[in-house]
Amino acid sequence: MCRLTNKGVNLLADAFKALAHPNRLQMYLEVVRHHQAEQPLTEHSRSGLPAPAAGCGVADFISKLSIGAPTVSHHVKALVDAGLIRVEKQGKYVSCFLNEDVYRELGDFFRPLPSQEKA
Amino acid sequence: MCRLTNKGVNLLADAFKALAHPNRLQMYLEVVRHHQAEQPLTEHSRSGLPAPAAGCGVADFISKLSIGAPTVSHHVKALVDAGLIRVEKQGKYVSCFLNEDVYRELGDFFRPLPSQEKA
DNA sequence: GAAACAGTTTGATGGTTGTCAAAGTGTTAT
DNA sequence: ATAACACTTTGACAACCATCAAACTGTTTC
Repeated sequence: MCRLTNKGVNLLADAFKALAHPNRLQMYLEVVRHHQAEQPLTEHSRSGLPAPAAGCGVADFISKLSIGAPTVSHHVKALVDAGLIRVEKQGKYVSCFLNEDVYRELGDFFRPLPSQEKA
Repeated sequence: MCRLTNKGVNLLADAFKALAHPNRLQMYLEVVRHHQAEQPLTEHSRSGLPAPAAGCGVADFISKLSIGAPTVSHHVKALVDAGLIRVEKQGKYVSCFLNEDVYRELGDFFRPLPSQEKA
């Protein structure tokens, strides 16, 4: 929890703002989980189609959260703008990938307090 | 980044929402910094010394950020409601203290990825 | 007491946000 | 080439948010 410039505080606040809505947070959780598993989600695989990407498909968000495609699209854009994720387009599919750098920065923000011994 | 219940996601989103505004984030930063500076003290010093408030005064926020007292009061309430800080009233002064549990929970949320080897 | 202080509550206002429906863009399947 | 698919953009709207001014509560000091 070091000193931050005003710009740094604003950027950090923007990242938190992107995580401040349950639906966006769920999306981010999904991307992080997926990143950890390093395995494509299988939403498309049940149709026998080849898994198009190693990231999270936007379509998965639409089916898992109870919101429409336009809203999902907006939320994805918000996460991208905040630097939390990046997207890659492959054919007609869009996949979401974790931005590890920002993930680590956020982890650093909540670095252990002096009283917290390293586990 | 474990599985979370819907309620867990909502609580987490509420915490992030409280940090999603630069002014509130600055306040929280100040409380954390202050907490670290005062860390050697245990929760309640039993000495008879005056023990001036070990927390952050609300008045400090008013002078450091360029916003009025009502707005600061509102932001403090938001941080308290989100569980990020707690307040103690001492006479006519109000001091803010870090809620360590929630701080740790947020740190756990961003725990290192599998690819992040031990530092 | 009364005045001054520290902070809160209320009410109002301009701005932002989350959502959907409808229409649009580019890609794949038939 | 036509249709279906997977989004995205636009436009609209209700809900929410940050801020301030004014009025209020409780505390300390005179």
